[in-house]
Amino acid sequence: MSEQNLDEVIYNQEGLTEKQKKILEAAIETFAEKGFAATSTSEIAKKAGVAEGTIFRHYKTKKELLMKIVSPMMFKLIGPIVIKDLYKVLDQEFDDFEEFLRAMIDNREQFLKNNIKTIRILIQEIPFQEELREQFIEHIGKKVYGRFRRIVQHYQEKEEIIVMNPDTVIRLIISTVLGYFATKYVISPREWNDEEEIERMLGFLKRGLTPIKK
Amino acid sequence: MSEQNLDEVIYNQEGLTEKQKKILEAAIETFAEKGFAATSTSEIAKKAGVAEGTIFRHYKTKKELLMKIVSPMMFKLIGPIVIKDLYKVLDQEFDDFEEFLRAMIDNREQFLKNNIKTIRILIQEIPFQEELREQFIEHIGKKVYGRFRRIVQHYQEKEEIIVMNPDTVIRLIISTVLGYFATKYVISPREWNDEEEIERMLGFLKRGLTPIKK
Amino acid sequence: MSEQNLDEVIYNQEGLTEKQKKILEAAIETFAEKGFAATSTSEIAKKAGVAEGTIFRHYKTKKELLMKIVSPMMFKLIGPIVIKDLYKVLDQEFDDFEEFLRAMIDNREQFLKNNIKTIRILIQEIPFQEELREQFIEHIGKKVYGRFRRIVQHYQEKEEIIVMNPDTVIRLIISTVLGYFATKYVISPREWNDEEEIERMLGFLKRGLTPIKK
Amino acid sequence: MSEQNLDEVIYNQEGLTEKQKKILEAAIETFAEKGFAATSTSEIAKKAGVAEGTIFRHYKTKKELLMKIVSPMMFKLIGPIVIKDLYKVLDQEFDDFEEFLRAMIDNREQFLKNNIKTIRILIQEIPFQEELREQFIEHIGKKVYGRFRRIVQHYQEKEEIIVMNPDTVIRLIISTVLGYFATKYVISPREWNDEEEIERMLGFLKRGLTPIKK
DNA sequence: AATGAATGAGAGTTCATTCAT
DNA sequence: GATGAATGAACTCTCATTCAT
Repeated sequence: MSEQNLDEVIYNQEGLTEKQKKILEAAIETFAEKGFAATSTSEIAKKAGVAEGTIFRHYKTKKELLMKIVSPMMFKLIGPIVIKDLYKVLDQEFDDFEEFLRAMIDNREQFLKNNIKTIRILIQEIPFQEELREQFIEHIGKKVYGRFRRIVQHYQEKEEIIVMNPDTVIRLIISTVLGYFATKYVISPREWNDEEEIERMLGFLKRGLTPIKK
Repeated sequence: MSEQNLDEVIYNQEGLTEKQKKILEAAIETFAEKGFAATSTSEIAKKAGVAEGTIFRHYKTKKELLMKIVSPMMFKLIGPIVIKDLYKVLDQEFDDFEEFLRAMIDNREQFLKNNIKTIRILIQEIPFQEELREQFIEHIGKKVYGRFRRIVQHYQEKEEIIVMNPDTVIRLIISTVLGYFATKYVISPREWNDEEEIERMLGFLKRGLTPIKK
Repeated sequence: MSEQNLDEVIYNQEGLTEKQKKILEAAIETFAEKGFAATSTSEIAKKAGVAEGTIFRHYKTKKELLMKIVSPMMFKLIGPIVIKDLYKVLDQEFDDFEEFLRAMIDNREQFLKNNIKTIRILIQEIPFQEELREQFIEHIGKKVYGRFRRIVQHYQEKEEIIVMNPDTVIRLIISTVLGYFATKYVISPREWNDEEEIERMLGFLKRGLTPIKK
Repeated sequence: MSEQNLDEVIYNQEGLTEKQKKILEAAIETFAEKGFAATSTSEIAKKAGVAEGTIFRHYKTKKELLMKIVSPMMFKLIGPIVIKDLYKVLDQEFDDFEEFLRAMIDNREQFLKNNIKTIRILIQEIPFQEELREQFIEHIGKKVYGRFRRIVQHYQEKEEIIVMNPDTVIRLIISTVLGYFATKYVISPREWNDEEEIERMLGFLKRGLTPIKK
């Protein structure tokens, strides 16, 4: 598949011993469930089936363990959009804005489903880890934002979407899409017709962003 | 103003000693800054200028202290919408949907500005505190949602907004508004023309939710 | 009745306020149940229905409270034997040794039943409270023992009991009687015919202490 | 000697680190001296020359430490009587009841001397530790009592001791013997001729339990 | 006399981390 | 590389006691 599971990225990478993988697995599990600060290293060791000392042989501190889990996420979180899809868009690979949105949503949803625990940890810890915030601004704030803005401008020029400050457009799109993901994966309502919801959301975005006719 | 500051609700309420108020103030400050689990009671005591034992004289456990801070938020968070504005809307106090949205956004923004730290703690801890999740479902999920749905249906009947599953309509509105708040208060971009942003958001919502003409 | 209830001695004595009585009552209850060291003053206060400070208004320390409860016991524990019964015996009020034992056992059993909790506290704390041990030696070791020895010698002279070191005789009697009380009140066996047990014990003591015929 | 020192049983057993032994030694010492509730873990740590955390690495709680010290006592306390001596008695290894008593007293006295501190802790804590009481009833109340009763019946059949409810006979013997031990080891009188005291006690028991001639 | 808020020392326990094996 | 015993600082919480009211 085109989208790789981040779990692999993190703990199936080469050079990791069996124990290291177990540690990462256990840490992700527990950090996601109880939070970083409320998780003890002895708990991770027990869950991973290794001695307490073994964790510190591979990761100097508990915080380094967190960072090794969460940091690569930053790059992957928005990676594909940035790198691959930008050129697809500019090369007219997508007929229109709606098709681009559809592809992007699908692509990110795969990623999200595969890495939900790690993403949860990332979101929880961003407010408290200076280092993560810096990385976030560096990667999302600069690289992604810049390229996303070019895509929006591309469709504005094609008169498919309204001429409005691209930052605002991006915000409106992201808010709407995150709201969809949050509802689906966090609230997870009992009645949920996914296809319908996607169509409604796309309709809403399309109408909301349609250029105003003179 | 009509909107009261929740800080008052929490720690200026009658029956609290001077020390208790100091404890609450210090706890809110520190929980917001470092997170609940990473905050020690000795730190709170020091910041509040009281003995550590004093905290436990008033709050049996550290968790009870958290709950006493965060729980009333639940009720206030969406209180006004539910109680006051529902009848304003149904009594035609608002001419149209846009005016209703404008009022709601303004009202909640005041509240948010006054209680930003406590809200931050609430959001951070909801994933880890079963009790909070239950209260959230009880208060937001049931009371608020039900009434918000009636408002949406009211405007749908007046043909001001599109006929679509009200739950989806609510989600789209809330996502958009939360995105606005998050950008303004969390990301807080250097360039930000608030009036323009509100107008753009309202325009977007209006267009996105306009009934489709036959 | 001739035998007074020690509870009265302790907390119905004149000059005690209602609150003081409640404190003593609660303290006896709790010390007996959980032990002195494992009982907190706040627990006593709660059970007595008084403020924590009130305890310390009447008793400078927690230990003083213990002493005020347990110390008078020392005097009462063996009081009657010493004072009254000694002269009864020497004045031939009791026809024989068996009748004396019978009277003593009955008398002490009444006392024990009325003051079981306080006695339990006394027994528990004697190993740890120097002061109690001193009092014990002073009152039991010297006064009681001396007089008890005279009684034994009295019956030895009357050739009712064996001529043997009186200390040993006393020890054998006390061991046997305490064994009876302990079985009855601590082990409390389901099947227990009290009259029979008393007769068996008295028969055993009589036979065991009968002078050896030449 | 045949009788092993329980201290060995407790803290010389294999698999214990040097530190663990020190901890047990220090705990026994201090619990015996000040009582369980009045002993702090920091005190034990200091006396044992280990860090406080080390105690909790080996014993989850302070109470578990108590139990690990005191629980094996239950089994050893009356062990030999039950297992070995029962058959010695029934196999006529002892000529008469007096010889049996003599052997039993000697055997238990060795044990008592070797484990006096631990036994003291056991006696002190039995009233407060439900778990200990249950074990006591299970081991002493059921196993020992049953076998002791058979020994008594054995000598009753041989017409060496009086025909009387065996439970009462056992109680009279145990009371007398415990009284001897208590006087010797707890009161420890200055003048004490041990051989004489044993002979007097055995004489007393023998006479007290002699069958009544018709 | 009685209160109960306040204290700070110290309780039992947990923790991330180290290090000899 | 892996272990797990050991650490001691820090944690949450309890305690006996004080004192202003």
